[in-house]
Amino acid sequence: MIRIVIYEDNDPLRRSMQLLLMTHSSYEVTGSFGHAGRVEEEMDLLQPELVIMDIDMPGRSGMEALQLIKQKHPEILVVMHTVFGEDEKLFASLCMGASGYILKKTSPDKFMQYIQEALEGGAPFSPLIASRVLQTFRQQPVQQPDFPVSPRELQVLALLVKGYSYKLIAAELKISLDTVRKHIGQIYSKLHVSCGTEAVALAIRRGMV
Amino acid sequence: MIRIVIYEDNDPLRRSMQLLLMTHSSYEVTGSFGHAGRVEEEMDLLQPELVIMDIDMPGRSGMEALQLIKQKHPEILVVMHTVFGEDEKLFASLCMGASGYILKKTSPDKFMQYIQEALEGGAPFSPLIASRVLQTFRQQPVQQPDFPVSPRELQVLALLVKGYSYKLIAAELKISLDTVRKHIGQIYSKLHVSCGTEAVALAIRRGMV
DNA sequence: GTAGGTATAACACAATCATGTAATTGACAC
DNA sequence: GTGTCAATTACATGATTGTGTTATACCTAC
Repeated sequence: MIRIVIYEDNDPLRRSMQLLLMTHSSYEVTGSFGHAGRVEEEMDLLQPELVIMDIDMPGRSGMEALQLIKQKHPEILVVMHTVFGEDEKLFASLCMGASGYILKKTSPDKFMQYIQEALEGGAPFSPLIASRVLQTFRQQPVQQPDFPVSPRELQVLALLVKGYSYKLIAAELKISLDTVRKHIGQIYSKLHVSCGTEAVALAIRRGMV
Repeated sequence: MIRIVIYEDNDPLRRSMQLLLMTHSSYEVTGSFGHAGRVEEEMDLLQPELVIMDIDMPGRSGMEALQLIKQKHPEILVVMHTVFGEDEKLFASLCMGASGYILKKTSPDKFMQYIQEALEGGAPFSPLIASRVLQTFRQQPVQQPDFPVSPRELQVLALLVKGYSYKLIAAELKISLDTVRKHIGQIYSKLHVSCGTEAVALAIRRGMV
């Protein structure tokens, strides 16, 4: 019997998944939880082969839980389960060792197929997720801001993302503090933001840096 | 009708694929060739929605053909078809814009399913291929913060990422400005950063928000 | 019940940031 | 050669942020 544990805060959905998995004669759902607050103990105790992990849960997120599981039990397969794929969470999950990424809208038979594939050492993705992953291999044209930031501004932005203060940026680029201020002001207006944190968030999300 | 063209130098295999695809009422195999020597003219003439491309063919390889197709007709979906995925060819194909990568040992029903997925904008991989792709994401393991941020802190962090000022965060969460300061100070020390931009960059890159 | 973590709040101070205005230089285009 | 734009610098001012210290209340675990 293959031991499977489910984390999913939506009760009805969790039960349906459990029932679905139990239709397979070699699957055994040895635990299913609405939150990941005790994921470490639960892994130690239940020792599953595979975990189905919802990403968005109250309290500890599926991302954190994934990290904790992989740290202590790298052999446990973790398949992420989510409504839709936000890029950062997707790629962060993959980096953290998720074995697959299944969208919740996936049909029951494909769901079962994906679980099977994961257990066979494959890496099941919902096709839309796979497509997103593919894009990173292409030199995807990044959506540009309304007014393009100049090369120099991009340099400044990159340092800002690294957490440099204006003073440090000025030193790094060998320009005056006032020039740094000027550049950053320009960047804000071009990106339509009004503070550093917002600019940094946008820059990372658009893959500008 | 969806026009499909096949490139495959193994004659029996090519015919079986053609027969298989023709079992689907909306697929039309408008061409099938044993080599890719005239792929450009054939694309211009046949204007398929999707091409199934064997990688190893005598004369012009499937890789070259893929490149030629994507240069002139980027809208044509190309699914690579091969015996086993050599890493270089796999990643080169993905970079060149292949829409999927199917192993030849794939069963007929999964083959048809993959074609369907590709046509729907997904990116079908044989699970073993997907697993290989995954590994490239696992180069640098993401480490979690030494001390986990509390749920409340995560809330604050999320607002910070959205570019909220301390004042706005306080209003949003209905707490005092000083409490916001306190939370953010805690976040900084837990994430080992020392300013908002750095914290935001880290949070996004680690998929915390 | 005591310890530890979380959430709350206040006060104070220094550093940093955001935003004006104004001006100079060099590169490139028409 | 004139205009536009990027990059540079300066000065000024008010708002925001980062960091101390201190304190209360609540919950959980042992």
